Amino acid sequence: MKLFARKGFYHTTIPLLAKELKMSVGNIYNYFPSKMSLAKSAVRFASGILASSLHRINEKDITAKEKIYLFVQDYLEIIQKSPEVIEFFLRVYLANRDLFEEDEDGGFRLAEAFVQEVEVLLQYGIRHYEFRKNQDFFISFSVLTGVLGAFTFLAGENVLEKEVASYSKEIADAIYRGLA
Amino acid sequence: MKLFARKGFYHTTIPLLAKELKMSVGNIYNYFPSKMSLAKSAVRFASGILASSLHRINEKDITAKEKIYLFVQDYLEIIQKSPEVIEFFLRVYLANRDLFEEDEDGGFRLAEAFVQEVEVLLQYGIRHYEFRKNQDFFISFSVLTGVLGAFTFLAGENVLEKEVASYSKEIADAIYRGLA
Amino acid sequence: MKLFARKGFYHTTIPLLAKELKMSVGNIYNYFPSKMSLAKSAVRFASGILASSLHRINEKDITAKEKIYLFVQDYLEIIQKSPEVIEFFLRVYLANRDLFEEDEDGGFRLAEAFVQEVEVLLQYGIRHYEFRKNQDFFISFSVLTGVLGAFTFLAGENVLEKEVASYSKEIADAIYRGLA
Amino acid sequence: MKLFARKGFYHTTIPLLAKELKMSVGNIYNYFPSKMSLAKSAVRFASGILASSLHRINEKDITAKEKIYLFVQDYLEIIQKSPEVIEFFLRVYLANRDLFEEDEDGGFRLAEAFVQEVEVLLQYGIRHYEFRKNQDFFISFSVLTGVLGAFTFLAGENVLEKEVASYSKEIADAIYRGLA
DNA sequence: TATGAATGAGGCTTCATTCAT
DNA sequence: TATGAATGAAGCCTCATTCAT
Repeated sequence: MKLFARKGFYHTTIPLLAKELKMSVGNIYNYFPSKMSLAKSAVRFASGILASSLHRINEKDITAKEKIYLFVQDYLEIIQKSPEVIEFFLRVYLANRDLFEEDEDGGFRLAEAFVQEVEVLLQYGIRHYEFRKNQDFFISFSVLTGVLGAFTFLAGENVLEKEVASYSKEIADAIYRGLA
Repeated sequence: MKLFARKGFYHTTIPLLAKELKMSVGNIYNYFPSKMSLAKSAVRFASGILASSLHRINEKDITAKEKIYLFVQDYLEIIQKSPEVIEFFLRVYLANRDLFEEDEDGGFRLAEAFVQEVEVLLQYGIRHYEFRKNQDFFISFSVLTGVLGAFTFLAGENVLEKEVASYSKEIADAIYRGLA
Repeated sequence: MKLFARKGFYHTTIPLLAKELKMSVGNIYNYFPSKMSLAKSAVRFASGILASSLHRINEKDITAKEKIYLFVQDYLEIIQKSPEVIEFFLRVYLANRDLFEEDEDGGFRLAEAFVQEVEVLLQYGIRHYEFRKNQDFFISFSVLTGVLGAFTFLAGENVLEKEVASYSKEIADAIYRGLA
Repeated sequence: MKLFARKGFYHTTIPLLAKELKMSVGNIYNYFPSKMSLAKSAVRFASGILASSLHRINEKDITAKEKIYLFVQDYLEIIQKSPEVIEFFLRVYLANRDLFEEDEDGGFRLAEAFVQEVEVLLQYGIRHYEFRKNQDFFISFSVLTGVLGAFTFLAGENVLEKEVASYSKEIADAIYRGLA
């Protein structure tokens, strides 16, 4: 994921990957039938990290607002500790949706688990009268993921002036206002 | 931009481009010295469209809130009429920042005009007591561009249930709350 | 010839030639049916310069030794004043004989005039008991043209310490000893 | 070297080379990073052959005249047995010096070893009062290499009437007289 | 006679994938 | 299960040549 995140899908060659993994080129093919399937595995892994973070939070018995705060915190921690996970996701998966186009309908098969947890969170907030009832799901979804995504992008561009984690409360606030 | 937006930078081959443009491969090179320079021209063009839309709006003597509404409207219109412009921008430029890495400091040289107009808008809103004073610039920036970006992505995925333009007011509302 | 001499046959493109000649690309083709034919014309011209210099000298009623001296003098003058003529000849014609391969037998069709004048000079020297009688023609030919050719090459490499023309007497001496 | 010698640098394509080598195109690039580097390797090899022949001769305790004879003999043998080595050198390296232009000063980096051995030979001859003391180095160099070069050229043109090796004594004689 | 935009074949190089060991 | 040399399709780019004006 580090390589993919840094160099993009096409500039990450199998020989490079092999070197970084201290494996031979051929041996990679003993584990993944193709470069694409390797990338898909990584997408599943990355989206799984986000999904399970949000899943744990969704299970807690706290307000939706607090859930937003916890998730933003988790997310920024990931950005700080393993930026490759998120950057890989943004850069390889989202920016190349067509390559990853799954056989079936227009869903996000590979990121499905995460999308579902977001749905759970949003509905929870609505049910508890914290998020506005009538806001379209896609807009709420865009608020939550868009703000985090754009911020991740800025972090990757190294233009932030403070430490990533320190923006946590303010970001959560802004997202919350966008949903409430 | 249509091809780039649909297939990404690497899958958009020069022969393909040539066919679409009804030009010969060689003749493309009479206008652009390389595939990259062609893409850069397109980035400049796309970012120019957004910048000039926002610029026109920034010049008006209306509230910041109204400016947000107008810009979201413009933006969605672009998404609807020429989705390639925005998708190209997201998919080719933002997702491959390293390829476009400009010689100079970490700025977005190619998209600078747009970024500057966003700054103008945000400061205007703060000066007029419509946007919250203390919110970090990068967060406000993420709110404005992130929500629109994520929504664009959803539109591109064809998962929206209504016509793109019809989301205009609601999106502008959400962004406004994120800034106010 | 300047361009050909400096950049070789392949790196001398027609557009480049057109620019240097202040002509349009198309117009060059009004005078020469192909790049090759243009180069052949230049070869004929260059070899003609050498041939006519030697021809004039051959007509004089002086010793073979003096003829050698005069020719070396002429030759070095050409190298100094229009190095492109000789360098073009060496670099484009001799180094690409196959490209210039003429339809007929293995002769130097394009450089024939010059080769013939050399023959005249050598036979004159033998007839006048100045050059050794039994030395193979090809060896004498190699002495005369080889020494000048190698020297031209060194001149082109800019390794000489004195002005080209100043080597005249010494070179003629060496060639003469090689023939005598 | 055979292909390069026969067709020149530009007409020797990688696919052609691959076929001749019974290798795939791609595999050539496992051994040489570029066509140029492959050619440079060959230049080093070819110049090494000449250099080591002359080096062995230079180490012998014989007269300079005998050294000339031995070297001419060696040289003609190479021309006869592996004409590609010398023709490659003349045709690809010398005729395209600019392509091979090395980073450093105007030296013949790739052919340095050979040039140095020539210097050793010439100085030896001068020290032993066999070669004339005051003849400029560049002229002596031109005599030695020029005569051999021109003769090689003639051999390549297939105009010689006798077997190459049979010219050995006569060529050495002529060179010797040019130096003495 | 002059122009130069347009054409397209062909060359160098990359890299996912295979396979003999 | 591991290795890495070998394969060859495919992409970017160049440039001799054409032709409508």
